[in-house]
Order: sequence, then structure tokens, then C-alpha cells
Amino acid sequence: MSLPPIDLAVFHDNGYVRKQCRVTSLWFWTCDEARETCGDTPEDEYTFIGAPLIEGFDQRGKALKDAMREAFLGYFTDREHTRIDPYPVLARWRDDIHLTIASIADFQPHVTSGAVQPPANPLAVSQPCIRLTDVDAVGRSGRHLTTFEMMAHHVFNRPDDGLEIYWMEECVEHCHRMLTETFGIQASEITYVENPWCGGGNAGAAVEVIVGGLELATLVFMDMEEHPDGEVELKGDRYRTMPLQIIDTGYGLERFCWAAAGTPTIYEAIYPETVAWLKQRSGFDNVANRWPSLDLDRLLSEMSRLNGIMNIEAGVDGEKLVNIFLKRLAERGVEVSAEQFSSITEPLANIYAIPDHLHALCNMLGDGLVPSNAKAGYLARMLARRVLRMRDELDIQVPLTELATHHLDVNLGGQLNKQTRDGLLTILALEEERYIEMLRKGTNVIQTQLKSLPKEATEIPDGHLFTMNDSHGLAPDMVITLARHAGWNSVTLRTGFSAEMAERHARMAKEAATANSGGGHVLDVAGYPATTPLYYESVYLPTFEANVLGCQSAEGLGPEGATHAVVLDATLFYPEGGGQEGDRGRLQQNNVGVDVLDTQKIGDVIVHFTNGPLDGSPNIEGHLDWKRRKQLMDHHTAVHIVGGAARRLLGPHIFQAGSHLTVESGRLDITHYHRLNRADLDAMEDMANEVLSDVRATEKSELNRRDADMVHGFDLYQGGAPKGDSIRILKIAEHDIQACGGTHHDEPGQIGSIRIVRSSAVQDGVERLHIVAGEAALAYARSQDELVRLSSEVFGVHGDDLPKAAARFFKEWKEQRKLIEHLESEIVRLRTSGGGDATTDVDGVRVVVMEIDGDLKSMTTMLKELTLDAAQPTLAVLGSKDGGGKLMIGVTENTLASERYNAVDLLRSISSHIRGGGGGRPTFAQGGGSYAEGLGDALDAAREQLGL
RNA sequence: GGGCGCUUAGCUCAGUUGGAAGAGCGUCUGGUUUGCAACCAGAAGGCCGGGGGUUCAAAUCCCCCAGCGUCCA
Repeated sequence: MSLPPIDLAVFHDNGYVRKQCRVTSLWFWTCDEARETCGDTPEDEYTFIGAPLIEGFDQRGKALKDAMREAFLGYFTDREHTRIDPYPVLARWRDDIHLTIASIADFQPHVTSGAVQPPANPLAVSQPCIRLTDVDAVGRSGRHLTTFEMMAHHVFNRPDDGLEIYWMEECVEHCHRMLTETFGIQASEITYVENPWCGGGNAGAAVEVIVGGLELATLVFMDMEEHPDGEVELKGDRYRTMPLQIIDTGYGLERFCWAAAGTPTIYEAIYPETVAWLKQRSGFDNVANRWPSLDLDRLLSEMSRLNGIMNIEAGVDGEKLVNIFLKRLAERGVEVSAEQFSSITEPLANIYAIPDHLHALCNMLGDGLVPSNAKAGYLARMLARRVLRMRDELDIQVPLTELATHHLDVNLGGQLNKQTRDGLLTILALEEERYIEMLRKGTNVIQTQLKSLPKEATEIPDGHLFTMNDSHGLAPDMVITLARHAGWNSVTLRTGFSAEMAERHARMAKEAATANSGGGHVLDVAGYPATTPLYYESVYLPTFEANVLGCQSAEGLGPEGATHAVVLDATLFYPEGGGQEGDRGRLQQNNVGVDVLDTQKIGDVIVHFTNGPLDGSPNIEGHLDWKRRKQLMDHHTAVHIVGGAARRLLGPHIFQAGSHLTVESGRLDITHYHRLNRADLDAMEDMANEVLSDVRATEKSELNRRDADMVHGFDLYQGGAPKGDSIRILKIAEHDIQACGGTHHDEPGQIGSIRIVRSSAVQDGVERLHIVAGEAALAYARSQDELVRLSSEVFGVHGDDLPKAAARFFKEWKEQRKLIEHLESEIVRLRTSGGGDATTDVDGVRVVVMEIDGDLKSMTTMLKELTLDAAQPTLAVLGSKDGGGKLMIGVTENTLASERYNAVDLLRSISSHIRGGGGGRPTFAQGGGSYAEGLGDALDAAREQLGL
């Protein structure tokens, strides 16, 4: 079964009729009798270019967006909707996506699953979003953006609980009234297209709202979830109705602005100052002068109309696209050559994309993101690099920081969510430095990679292009440009290469994804009720009493040595979570005791892994390994304190990227754009220890999620996205506030002391702090003392003098090694200059066959000494009993000696005497064996062959 | 999270099938020059990132670790 028609009174009341689209076959509603297409087809041109469909908005740029946003939100707040503040673009509350991609993303997964109440109901919001999937089309299509605001009204109905705010009828009515009354759009211009929506395991009926050939909004009525027995089938999956009915709408703020401005592209409507500025700086205005006969205005307006009906998506081959454009333009009476076309559209695409990318970048960094080479940080770096590349293509000599300053002031009103202006500019300056460094390195790499390629070559081998892109960050067309500068003047990029490379990446990603799937073995705890956590009541209790609910065999499921899994009705044992390791200790029955080796949480059930079974009686007494627990608490609370210190000292971009607490140490990963030095660590360490003495008590509280978000914001979720509705919060005065389910001290002073041992890099943009606290800090200090003591004993100096002594010894060692080398070669010279028994003259060639004491190194020196002098042609055969026997043969190159003798042949014929092999070049061969006693025979064989 | 690449002299980097550690710049000494620049001659400067393995032999091949870079999700 598919979905029934969307037949609403609001359509009939406004004179709309249901038709089927001639092109797409989709059903749609229109009040234009002549209309045969749904509006969003290759036959529907944009009708608003030069003829705005939305009236009363004369502003442009930021002012236009602000006015449009207020008009939208005002309509809904006047009609009982609560306006909520937008969420960050960095989706910290989710672990499945990095960026906020839609307004509904604010409420996933917990509100949409029904676990958590929405912040308001119904609500209206204008949510900044970032989508990077179509990043290649931005600037080229006239309408694609990586960052946009999704205006929305959301409703969360629970019909079973009697909560029904409104559904399709009222939703569409709101939409229709707003479009026609608030925005003055002619009803005849609007079509409502029925097109069911599904995604992420949910589905529902949906209506696309098309105005003037442009999709202005989508209204989704999500009331189904994926289920194998579902009655409704959509795109191959089956769905059934669910208890929650959600209205998910999305109105494109920027598209409203565009429809109100009627500019050739969306970019001119929302970033007019930047577009003008870039045109001026890049000298684009002069382009038209190059071809006086060309009507640039006419060309651009025809192009923007064409853009509306041509599906310019990422991955479309550039050259093919140009040809289609030229043909279509010619049909419309605009004659333009391919050269003219590219010289206009290529810079224009960059001019349009730069403000869009800057907007996304400022939003991301403004939320505290730190650029990196992995995860979300990479997305920021990619955008920064694209901007820099486009800037260079436009040949604008403006630093990235200046571009950002302009964007910040002109298009963002100087407002950043979290990051400071200085912080943003520092980060971008670093990104530009990295980019320049990459280009410099890349030029070198190209020189080396292309060394074997003749200068007349017309193509660079695919393998080189792939390597340079994937490993060195140089896109194929950049490689071509750099190669031409480096002297390969005729190389070009094969048509379609970029598409091939994208395909290759997609294939690789797919392979990696399939290779990665595979589930782990887990314990089955279904049927047990949630375990009551006693550790929150007081973190200082060492013993407790509880009832055994179950004890099952768990061989291989827990840590090494664990044989059983015990489930209790309540426990003091903290299960591993939030980076804190699970508690250990002992469970005691009347006469049976088992050790708890680890504690884990599976769902709401806490599992104790033990080294033996319990005897079956219900009551047990639990004894915590309190010393261990205390140490884990020391480290955990210390990590919070150090994290707070880092944020205060380094900036608002400091976010916890991970943590791990063990008995030995605590580990805290923080996001930062620089490597940390010892001075940074010392400052944090000082501040952390001040907190220990200044803050008398920590505050622990529990809030529902909605209140937690509202009171503390999303910085609360340093430890990752929380799962349930109820959030435990640890507040250490104003120093650090975050959601954390771990066990923490009531008084920071109980930790004793905190040391930041060192920092290391996890990835670019993430710094790992190694922390010891409490007893562990003491143990660490002792072990360091021990290292110093042992080392200074070796040198026979006092610990304070250790660095100086080590430096002196290292220096002397180097000097002496040098001296030994000199002396060795001197000895060789002395031994060889005199000649002696080992030397014979054979028809003008000095032949030396001798056994020496020494390793390969000194043999080499000796052989060098014997055979490097061209004035004295020499064949030298050296043998040593070192390490199973070594043989080395050399002849003086380019002399009588090298004409007459072949070192390799000679070596091969005698090396069998020492039971080994060898090889080399005709003028130099070396080998070895495992039978040193045969060395004499080997040398004799050599003499024999040489006729001595 | 996955893939790929890099780490060699103070700096920028070469280093072919495993077989004698290199170039350019910089430094120092001497020459030339009124002096400087330039030039000429010479020298110093290397745990070839660390650890293990294979091999008669490893900068080179394999494994682990560290640092750095890069692409994709």
C-alpha cells in the first residue's frame, strides 16, 4: 500500500485542484487552470528573475535575511507558536552527525523518539544549517549553498495521550496564509506537490511548496517508522504508524530572499556587498570589456533562467556541461564562444562560492570548532582550503583573515556564537600558513614525481594524480597548473578525470564501510529490571547490601579471568562509562566470596563480572575496592578541573574530545589549534591546583534535558551526547560545568594535588593531556625521582647536574666516534701503503689479497683506501672472520683493473668456502657466510684464480 | 572512523633491483678583492625518527611505536 492522496479543505477552499504532472508524474495541487507541470521540472523556468514574487522587501544581504526571518517567525509567534533560539551548527548533542543539517536535527534523536519533551510545542525556529554534500555545485548552479537557514514550525503530537496540536490541514493552511498574506505571493504561482518523504528510519506524507519554479518549502508529516510488518511501502522499505506524529517543515530563508530580490543568482540576494567587492578586487568588471560585442547582462540573465531548469549537481563533468549551456544559450539567441563562456563563468563561480563558504566557515568556527585533519574539524579545513584556492584562482591578493573580517562585519553583523573574533582570525591565519606550506611542498613533490616524465608529455599518469590528490592535497587541476609552471608546458587534464576520481573515492569509501561491519558478542540481560545505582547517593560508601537477581556464566564476555556475570537489584559498583573504568571489589555471601573484576552497564542493567559463581541465596554484601575507586575519582574530578582550566586559559574552542580514567593516570583530549608547550601545561596545572584549594565543594544536580539545555547550553555535553531525558550535572564553582555520570568528589580538596605530566597529539587539532592526581601524582613523582637517581648513578653525578653531564657525554661520544673513524682510516693507510706480502703486481695491476681484523665498516674504509686512486689500478680482496666470515672485493673504477677483473664473479666463486653468498656491482662486491674457519680457503682460492 | 603518504647534514630535499650515505643553500678556513657582493679551493657538519624482525648485508623489505601531512566518510 502506498500513501493516500493529500486531500485538504484548504486546497478546495482556495480554488486548488489536483493534477498529475506531465513530466514527473507526481500529483500536485494548483489553482492555475493552464498548469500541466508541478513546477519543479526541467520545463519550469524560474519566473522570478528580474520579477520578484515576494513583495515589500527592498533590502539586500543581511538586512533582507533579518527582515525575512522576522516576518516568518512573527507569523507563527502571532499564532501561538513559541520562538526558540537556534541551535549551534555543530551538532554536539548528536553522535551520528557532525553538523546541523536541518531544523529537525535539533530534536533528534530523543525528542523525535519520544524520550525527551520538546523545548516548546508548537514551536518556530530559524535554524542555521550546513550541508557539504553539494559543495562542488555552490557558485556554479546559481542556487546551491553549503550554509543556509532553515525556517520551520514544528509540532509534536501524541494522539494516544490526547495531545493533538495540529496536523496536515492546519499546517498547510498556515503555510498558504503566510505565503499569500505575509509575503504577498499570488496563489496561482504556488503549487503543492505530493511527494512522500522517508529517511533515517522514519517516513510520512509530505508536500513540496513550489513558487516560480523554486522549491520554497517542504512540509513533512512524519508519523511512521520502519518495520518489517508495516503496511505502507515507500522506496522499497516497509513502514507502520508510530505513536508520535511530528510536523517537520523547512522553509529556505535564502530562497525567500532570492524570490524577493529577483537577482540573477541567490548569492546576489544574500551576499551582494561581498559579490561586488570580489568582482572589483578580481577585476571581473573588466572581463566584459574584452568582448565589446558581448551583451554580458543578457548572457547572465539567460544563464540564471537556464540554471533553474538544468540539474547542476556535484560530479557533473565540466566540459560536457559547458557544451550543453552553449547549445541552450544559442537556442535563446545568445551567441557565445566556449572561451568567452568559461572566462566569465569560472571567475563568477568563485566569486559566488567564496561568501557562501566563508559563511559556513565563520558559523562552524564561531561555534568553537577547531580545524583538523579528521572528523568535523576536517570539514572546516576543507572549506578554508576551497576559499583559498578560489581566491588564488581569482588572483586576489587578500589574506584569508581579511576575507573573514569582511564577511564577519558585513554578513554576520560581527556576531559569533562562541569563539572570539581574535580566536577566529588566529585560526584562519594558521590555516592559510598551512595551505601555503602545502603548496610549497606540493611543488617539490611534483618535481620528483614527474622526473621520469618527458617535458613534452601531454598527460600526467593517473597514478601520480591520485597520489598527489590523496596524499599531498593537490587537486588534479592544481597539479596541472604547477606542472606547467615547472616546465611541462603541454600537459592537460583528461576530460572527465575529476569525475573518475570522485567515483574512485566513493568506491573506496564503500569498500571500507562493508569491510567494517561486524558485531561483537554481548551478554543478554533482557528480562532484568534496571539496577538501582547506589553510588550516586554517596560516592564515599565502601560497602552495601543487595539482592542477587541472577548469576550466569559469562566465559569470554568479560575481562580475563571472569567466569560469571552477576546482576543485583542495586549496587555501589560504578559501571564503566564517561571514560571512567568500572569498579572492582568483592561480593560476599554467607560463606562464599567472589572477586568483581569489572563492572559494565548494558542498557539500564549493571553487570558485575566475577571470577566465580554465587551460591544461589539472595542476599549479598558488596565490598568496593575503595582505594581504586578513590583513585579513579581523583583522576575523574581532576580531568574536569583541568578541562575547565584549559578553557579559561586557551579559549572557548576548548572542547573535550575524549577522556579515559585509569588507576595510573587520567587522559583528557581537548580541541586546540596549537601544540601545547610546557609553559601552557604549567599554567593549567597551577590553575587546577588553585581550584583544589579555592573551591570548597562541587555541586551535583540532576536536571531534565530540556532544562539542562536551556540553563547551561550545549557546552554541557563535553563528554558526548547524553542518552536519556535525565542529565546529571557536575558544577565546580564557575570553573567547569558539564554533564557527567561519573563518580566525583564532594570537595575538590580531597584530590590532594594535580599534575599535568605531558601532552601529546592525537590528531591535528586535538591535544591529549596526561594527568596524574592524588596518590598517583605521588607515585609519579617517585618514579620520576627514581629515573633521575638511576641515571645520575650511571653518570656518577648529582641529579641536578644530570642534563649537563648527559650533554657533555653525548658530545664527547660523538667526538670520539669521529676520532676513531679517523684513526681507523689512518691505520688502513699505513697498512696498505707499504704493500708487503699481500701485494703483488700482475701486469700493471696491483693485486691485494689479505685477511684483516675488523667489521664491515673498517673493511669498507680499507677497501676505499686501496681502490679509489685511479693512478694505481688495484684489485683488492679483503677477508675478515668477523660474524661468520666476511669477504669484500673491489677494483679501481675505469682502469685496467676494472677492465680485467669482475668483483662479483670473483666473489661468487669463492664465497662457498665460508658457506655464504653475496653480491654487488662489478667494481665492488661484498658477501658473508656462516663458516669463518673457511676464510683461509676462500682467500687461497682467490689467489689461485688470480694466478698468484 | 577508514585510506594513503612523509620522517636522511643547521635548512630545502635526492638516494634506482637491499650491496661504498649525496646535492643545493647555509657555516667555517684559505685564495681573489681597497672593501663588499660575486667567484675559486678546501673543511666541518649524519644513532638515515625510535624499537624489533628478515638477510652474509637494511636509509632501502616486514611488524610495532612516535611525530607530521593528506584525502574521504
